[in-house]
Amino acid sequence: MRPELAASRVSDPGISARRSASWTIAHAAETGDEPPGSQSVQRTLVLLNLVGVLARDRPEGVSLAELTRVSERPKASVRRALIALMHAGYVEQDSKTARYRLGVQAAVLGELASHGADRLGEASTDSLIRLADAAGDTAFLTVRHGSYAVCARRQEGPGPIRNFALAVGDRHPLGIGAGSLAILSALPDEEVEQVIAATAAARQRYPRFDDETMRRLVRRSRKNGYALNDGLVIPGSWAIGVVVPDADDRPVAALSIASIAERLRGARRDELVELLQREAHNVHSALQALQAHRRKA
Amino acid sequence: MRPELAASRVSDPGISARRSASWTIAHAAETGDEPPGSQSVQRTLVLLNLVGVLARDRPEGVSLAELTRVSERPKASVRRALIALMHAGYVEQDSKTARYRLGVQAAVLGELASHGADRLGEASTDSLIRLADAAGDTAFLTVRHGSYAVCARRQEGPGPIRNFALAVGDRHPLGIGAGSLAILSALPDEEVEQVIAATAAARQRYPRFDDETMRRLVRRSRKNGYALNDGLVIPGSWAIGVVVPDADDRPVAALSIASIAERLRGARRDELVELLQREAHNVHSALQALQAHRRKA
DNA sequence: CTTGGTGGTCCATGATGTGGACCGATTGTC
DNA sequence: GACAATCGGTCCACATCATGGACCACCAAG
Repeated sequence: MRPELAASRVSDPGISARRSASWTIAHAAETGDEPPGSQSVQRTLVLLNLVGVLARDRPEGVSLAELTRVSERPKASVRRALIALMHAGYVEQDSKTARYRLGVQAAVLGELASHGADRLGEASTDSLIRLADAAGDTAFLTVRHGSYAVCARRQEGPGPIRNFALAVGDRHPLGIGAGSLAILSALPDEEVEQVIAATAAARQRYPRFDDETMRRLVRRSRKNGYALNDGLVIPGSWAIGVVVPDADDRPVAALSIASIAERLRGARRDELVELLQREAHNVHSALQALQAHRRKA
Repeated sequence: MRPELAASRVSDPGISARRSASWTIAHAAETGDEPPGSQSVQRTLVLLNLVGVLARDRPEGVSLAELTRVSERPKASVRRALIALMHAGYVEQDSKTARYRLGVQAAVLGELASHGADRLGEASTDSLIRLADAAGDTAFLTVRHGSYAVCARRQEGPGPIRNFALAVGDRHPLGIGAGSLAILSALPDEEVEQVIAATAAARQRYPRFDDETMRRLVRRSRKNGYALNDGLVIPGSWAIGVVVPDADDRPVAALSIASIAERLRGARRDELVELLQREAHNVHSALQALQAHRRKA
């Protein structure tokens, strides 16, 4: 934002800006922060996410008032952004209740995303269903985005216990949550430290995750070969997760199963871990196949 | 960015430039000219669509050069918008090829849209599959957005003929195409005329669709009870479509089947129309059920 | 070496987004 | 009924922000 005049006339070959993370979640985090690209757009996109997440279990939509409250922006600005989003079809407004919810383009974009680029969704669908069925609990696909992990998919299992600690669209710093931790643990030490530094501010909201705890969790996950969330985020809510490397073997996603402590112990845990690893391998293979196809195209 | 707002005492009627401009770019001409909401955001959202559509059958992504060309905007602006989109996770850039494609958030948004508000997607999945299977041709879900119709879903059938005239994300003025025409024909006369007026400019690109033709097509569709696209858009590409009313009986979507002339004649056409009407009814019922559930929530 | 194609960045300029104040409807409550 | 406290929505002076032409580095082909 500030015109850092100290412009580098000098050429700096090689490294292209290796910036990551910053992301202005609801609380307009203090994540150090780097060049946003374009401010008004940034804020509008955050708002779009917000509409999606807040309207998730509320089919009638979200009120303007609520959006202004949680986004912590002036009402006029929120309204203006919503108009733009509606005009483009990403958000629609109920003509009767005046509430806002995701629009046609949001669905279209999703369709394009799963058929197109991010084949992860397509590749993981079957795996998630198998996992949820076999485990009886809820299975998740988590995807990395910078120093954060986003829950991209959720599949309910037939079991009696439902875990609602994580839902589609939720975003936590890498390392918070089973899938998220599985991804973090698969990164090289150097990057792990970068992530820990980058998310320090954001982790204020997760009091039990200080820097040292993060490192301990990473060590444990590497030793075990899977990530365990033993209720540190929300007491009683447990989960296990394993990484899904992409075609270039970079850890970009994770599969996980969430439940309660009693259902993730001993032999059963071992079984589920094996299941997860098998499915992770399946997804990985699918991604590789796609990559190969992509090259010759 | 602290906006210190002081007193605004001075009143001086400074003429604010009333820029007309309806730059919504890229094929997708604008619906006449409404309040833009917010220009930079508008343009960025169009670009997001563009990335999705152009990368649709190109998993490796789209180049910056191509995006600047088709969007008809300065490269710097496109780049800036892309940075914002990447920053928010809606677009990602291949680290090797530097090409752009849809990112994680695009998929997440889709997930939220289909599970959340627009249950249309969810409600129509089975119907589309049944249609494509039974007909052997390609089945589509088209959704209305203002004076336009957007292809929201596409389901391939097992048949030998593939029709590629319509793909997810494509947008045409209401009345152009079978599903699109089905929606238009279900509107009251007054609205039909409004749409015809609003899309006059955009229809320049469809030379065979002058105002009078539009009215003729609407009349024919109403008489028949279904919309027929007999190759007026793309010679040889035929299709039939029927409306899907929402819970309040407003025509918001359409189901359609595309093929070639030979496969949409005589008795077969009647069969398919009946099939379509049955499935349209199914979807309609599903929407009503959801609406009921929504009310008591 | 030149030419034309990429991807990417810079920075003076003013068009553009900003947000506090304000309006009109609906609530709920004494 | 009056009142307060919401709600959704709009206005418009002000200055922050997006704008886009010019420019750089790189690569491949001629």
